[in-house]
This record gives sequence, structure tokens and C-alpha cells, in this order.
Amino acid sequence: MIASADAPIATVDATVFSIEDGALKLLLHRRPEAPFAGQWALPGGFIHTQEDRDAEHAVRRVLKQKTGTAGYYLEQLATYTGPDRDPRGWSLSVAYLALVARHALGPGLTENVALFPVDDLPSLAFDHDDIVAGGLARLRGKGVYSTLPVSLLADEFTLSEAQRAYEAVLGTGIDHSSFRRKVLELGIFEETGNSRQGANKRPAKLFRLRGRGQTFDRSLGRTAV
Amino acid sequence: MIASADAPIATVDATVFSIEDGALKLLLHRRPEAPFAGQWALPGGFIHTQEDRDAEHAVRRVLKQKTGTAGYYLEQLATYTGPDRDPRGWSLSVAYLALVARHALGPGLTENVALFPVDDLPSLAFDHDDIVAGGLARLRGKGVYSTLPVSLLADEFTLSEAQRAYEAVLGTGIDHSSFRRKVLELGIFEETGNSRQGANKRPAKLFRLRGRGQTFDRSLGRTAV
DNA sequence: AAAATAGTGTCTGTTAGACATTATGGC
DNA sequence: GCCATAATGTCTAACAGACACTATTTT
Repeated sequence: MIASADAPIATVDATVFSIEDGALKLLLHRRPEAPFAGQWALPGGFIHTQEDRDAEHAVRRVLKQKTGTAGYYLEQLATYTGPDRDPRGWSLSVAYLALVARHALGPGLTENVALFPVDDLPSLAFDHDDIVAGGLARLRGKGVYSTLPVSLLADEFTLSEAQRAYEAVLGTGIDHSSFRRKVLELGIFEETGNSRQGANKRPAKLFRLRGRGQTFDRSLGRTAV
Repeated sequence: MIASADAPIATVDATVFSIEDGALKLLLHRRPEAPFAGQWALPGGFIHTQEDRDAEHAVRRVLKQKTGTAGYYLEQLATYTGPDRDPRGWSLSVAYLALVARHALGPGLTENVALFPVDDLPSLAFDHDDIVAGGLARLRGKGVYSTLPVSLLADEFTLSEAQRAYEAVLGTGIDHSSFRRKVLELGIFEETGNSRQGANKRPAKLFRLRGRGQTFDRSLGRTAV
């Protein structure tokens, strides 16, 4: 009764980032049906009001269904609206930023679900290019002063791995010594007591994030303006 | 056909901030009808897909209608969703942060549209308390490293006025000298050539924002953690 | 010992914050 | 002259960035 003909189509979409071979990559999904059948798009789908507790629940449901995994860091990005972004009518999409460790996605992915380097993306369905730009901007912008990039790693990680995650996200090199100093002084990581040794070298202490995600005052590396 | 019974109710809401008597205030609207008739709420309303180009257009339409003015700085905040936030059913509200100069609102407002100090708000309809918390967090968080607070001033303003706007937003005092130094070195303001003198004192140069809104690296005052 | 990565120490330029001082207007 | 506000100058402690150096493992 209330959801009249006036109500827009309501969907969710996710910009899923991960790090593979040291590079920041985006997870895309080839659409099996119209509109834009066969074209790459962000994983997404309709909100099911019968089933979903809220929009975040809808994204988790969709991601679980399309990728089989569940351990995503999720953060709401922005909502994209308008009469022309979907040929089916006036539509509204709540977009999310999602981060995962590469290993959580399983080894192969599939022919229709794949990772693309962020600087070499195919052209996307709907207004998904815009959404990707928004997701990248958020990740890069907030990455400088938050623990966001750490969500691209496993629960336990070495400081070098953490630094490489920040570098992949920010697209710049960070001084080794400065990184360690800042991160340790800020106390955003804590030692797990374990250590790992990657073939042939001195083993590194393993850390985990202390608390949930955080933002902090001091920046790690400069924003690439 | 597509907007089935499954589609949520789609609305927009705005957290409108302004500065009055040196204090940060929020614009509220007393609801004339059910649900929550008679209770204070954020100004908001349904998205009209026949009429609105996008969600931002819908907010501008609603704000124009409820306050009579149009010159709002607008920025999308977040989208609030769920089955319980509106008694009429599963609903989705795209929330906006809106900033205005006090004088743009006209002198008296009305009995049903009023400004309340942000630290002394009445209890609000729906989940609008949450939305206000989100708006305040955005304003305070981003205010430290952006020109957001300047959108609470007239087009021309003195540096002292700008500083008071930042102080009202951040809730802290800022050193006079540091403020001027930073703001001028960053070049975010430009002189208009005019000056104004507030009763009995040395007149101050007037500035305007250079370009549209900006964010910058250096912070103005510390975030009140 | 060599290679490779983990981890530490030190210097320098920049800058936020504090505080003191000068400038310019009305009375 | 006094008062109030505008505007500038100077000192210091904190810190990012750069770079050199030491430590610990496997081969």
C-alpha cells in the first residue's frame, strides 16, 4: 500500500577490494542476465524486505551467494540514485566498501567472478564506474589515517605485510622505519606472540589489530594529491 | 512492475546545522501528522520518482518546502535502513548533512520549524537520534581538515568569524595565531578587498572561500577524542 | 660468509601550539 | 589617553621523512 508505483527500485552493490601479487584488485562479476547481460559489474542485488534485516544484511547475503565466503569487512559508502542508472526504472543503490584477505576468497574464483587490478578495469554495467571511483577514493583517503588496509590481511600479519598493504592501497612507498615507529607508538597493533618465517630469512613477529578498526591523528605517508 | 511489494519505502532526511549566538544548532521540524504526530523530527520526506532527478534533488525540494530557503551546502551522509525504523514498514532513508548561514534562514522561523542547540535536543521521531549522531560525527570529524565549517558563514567573512565557526563545530578553542597562519599558508581563503567593522573596533578584512569546498592535510586544532 | 629480510638509531626540516607583542579603529 | 579587536612575531616540543646501521635466520 505504501510502496506505491512511486517507490524506486532498491538494490545494494559492493566494491570488493583485495590484494593479490602485491597489487590492489577489485572483485567483479559477469552478469548472467539482462540488463547488461555478459558485462562485468559489481556484485549486487535487490534488497529483500522479507529477508534482510537492513541493507548491510542484504550485501552480506549477496556476497555470500556470489563468492561463497563471508568474512568481509564492510563499510557503507554512499547511495547512488536516479532515473537513468538502471534501464528498468528510477533506482537507488546503497553501495558498500568491502575488504577481504585474498586467501579468504578461495584459490581459483570462477570464470564469472574474478579479480582485476584497479588500474586496469573493464568497462562496467550501470553507473558502476562511478561507484568504483567512490570506493577507491574512500579506501585511499581513509587508508592514510585508519586501519582500513589491515582488513585486507589475515588476522595475523607481520609488520612488513601491513606496510605492503598500506603501500598497495595508497599507491606509494612508505619509509620502513617511519612506518614501524608510528604504528607501534600509536599502539594500534599488538603482538600475538607467534612469529613466521617466509622462506630463507629472519622470522618476523606476528601482530593482530588491537580492538576493532580505528582511525588516528597521525598520517601514514602523505596522501597522493 | 518492478517496484513490487518487496521494495522498501524510500525517503530522504536532512541534518541541517547552523550557528546561532556562537553555538552550533540543529534545525528540527514538528511533525504535523502520523506517525509521530506532534513530535520533533528531521526535515525529510518521500522520494518522488516522477519529480526528483536524484536523492539530492529530493532533499533540496523538501528543504525548500519546509524552510523556504534554498542555499544549502549539502553532502550525503549515510543511508539508514530496516524494518523497524518506520512503523509504516521496511524503510530506507538517504540522510544528508546540510549547512546554512543563520541569516539565510530568515529571522523568526516558525512554531513548527526551530533551531535547537546540539547538546540540548528534544527526543526525536523514528531513528532520527541516530542520524543526528551521524551528522554531528561527520561535521566534527571532517571539520578538522576541511572547509566544511565555512559553509555555516555568509559568502564574505572575517578570519575571526571563520575561527568562531571552527570552534563552534569542533567544540574547542583554537589558538588565534595558529589558525591564521595555517589558513593563510594553505591558501584556502582569498581576500575580497572589502572590510567590515563590528561596532567600535578595528575593522577586519573580509575573505571568501577560494574554489569550492576543500579538504587539506594539516589539521585545524586537534580532534576532541 | 653471503643473501635476504627484520628491526633500530639518528638527524633534519616542518609545523602545531603557546604566548607575547604590535596595529588600528572608536570613544 | 583607554578599550577592544585585528594582525604579526617568536620560541619550543613533537614528528614525518630520509637514511644509515644492526640483528637473525637459511643456504
